[in-house]
Amino acid sequence: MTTTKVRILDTTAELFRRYGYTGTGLKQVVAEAGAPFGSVYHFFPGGKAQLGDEVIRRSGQMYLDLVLAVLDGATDLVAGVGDVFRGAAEVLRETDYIDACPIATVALEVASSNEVLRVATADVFESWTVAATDRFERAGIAAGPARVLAMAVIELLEGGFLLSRAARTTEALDAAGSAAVALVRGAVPSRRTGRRDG
Amino acid sequence: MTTTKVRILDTTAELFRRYGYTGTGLKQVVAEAGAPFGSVYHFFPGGKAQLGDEVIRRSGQMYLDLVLAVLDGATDLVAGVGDVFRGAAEVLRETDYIDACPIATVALEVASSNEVLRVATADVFESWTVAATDRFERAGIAAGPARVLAMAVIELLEGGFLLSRAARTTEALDAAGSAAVALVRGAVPSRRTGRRDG
DNA sequence: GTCTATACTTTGATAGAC
DNA sequence: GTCTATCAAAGTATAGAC
Repeated sequence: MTTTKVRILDTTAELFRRYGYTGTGLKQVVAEAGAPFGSVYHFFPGGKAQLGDEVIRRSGQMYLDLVLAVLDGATDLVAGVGDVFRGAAEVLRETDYIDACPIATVALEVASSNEVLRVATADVFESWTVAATDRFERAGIAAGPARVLAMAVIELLEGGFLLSRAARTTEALDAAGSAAVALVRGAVPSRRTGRRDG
Repeated sequence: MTTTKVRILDTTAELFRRYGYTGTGLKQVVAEAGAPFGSVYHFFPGGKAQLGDEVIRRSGQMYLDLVLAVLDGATDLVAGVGDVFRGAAEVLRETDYIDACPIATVALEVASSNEVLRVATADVFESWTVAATDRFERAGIAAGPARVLAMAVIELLEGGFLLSRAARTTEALDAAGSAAVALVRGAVPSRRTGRRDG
């Protein structure tokens, strides 16, 4: 059974992906969630800002879990990175170019206008960076380069989402994927020699 | 002398960067531009959508000119790409993390809600891709790989802007720059042998 | 706790004086 | 062409009945 609060959170997350933070109205949220208007302020006394904060952190965690499941399900790291980008492109196509990064639109909107929400998006991106860095280190990449590589891969995914949603083609996401795979392949030490680029 | 129309365009472009499309009000535009409210509909009979369309295309062209000037001012392509990312990071820092990509926020906001503006952003990204592809081809990279590389570099820049604005640190943009330089260096044929990775 | 009605502000847009 | 007054609709938020 889904509670009213969860329904509001899920609906808001979906509307944020489509229309962003300022583009999503609370009246629209309760209408699509099938909840009375007062429920928003009952569950989120801080109003839209509190709802936004919870949605950002929740969506960020859920997306991280999803990506890590794909990554860890592959035979090796390089294949896993390729799977992530291929999967992202497939979802994007199937959802009419809506389901991309759950927080990117909001992150850009609030970066220079709402400090609380900016910190929420920064925390999410940092959690993604830390998780990816951990996977790269486990594959034998040194800590420093692993973090740089983690950021680059996340940035390629985000940039790929941006260009692909604008063009309504997955070409850009495919290009991002091949670049990400090339970067990771070049950083992972060879199984035989223990050196890079074996 | 700046005309009222140009003042409205410039002001709107700046507000778009900070607050996005839905977050920017027309009343706010005329207030900051020092123009009467009616001027908006005098110069842009199509209202906010027409103003947005012109701002997106104009900002996209101006940013392309800026980046190409940096790129073409370097001794070689690899150095030029590094300069672009370093320059972007410097501007971002100096403008309190506001002046990043002039259209990314708007592009994500309108991707699933306004078809006219989505096409405008897609046209801008395509013009950037074509221009970068041209520079990469001139450096000796084959057409196909050059376009993939062009997209990857643009995506790294966009992703770097996103993460850096959220974190208010240029670490992510620096990481994007080093990844972009690595990708381009690996694709440009060596001057001596004519082969890659010389 | 659930739900409705409403207050107040701001939005994009228009009409019309000058 | 410039500028002001105003409209209808949508925004967030609150008060209060049940």
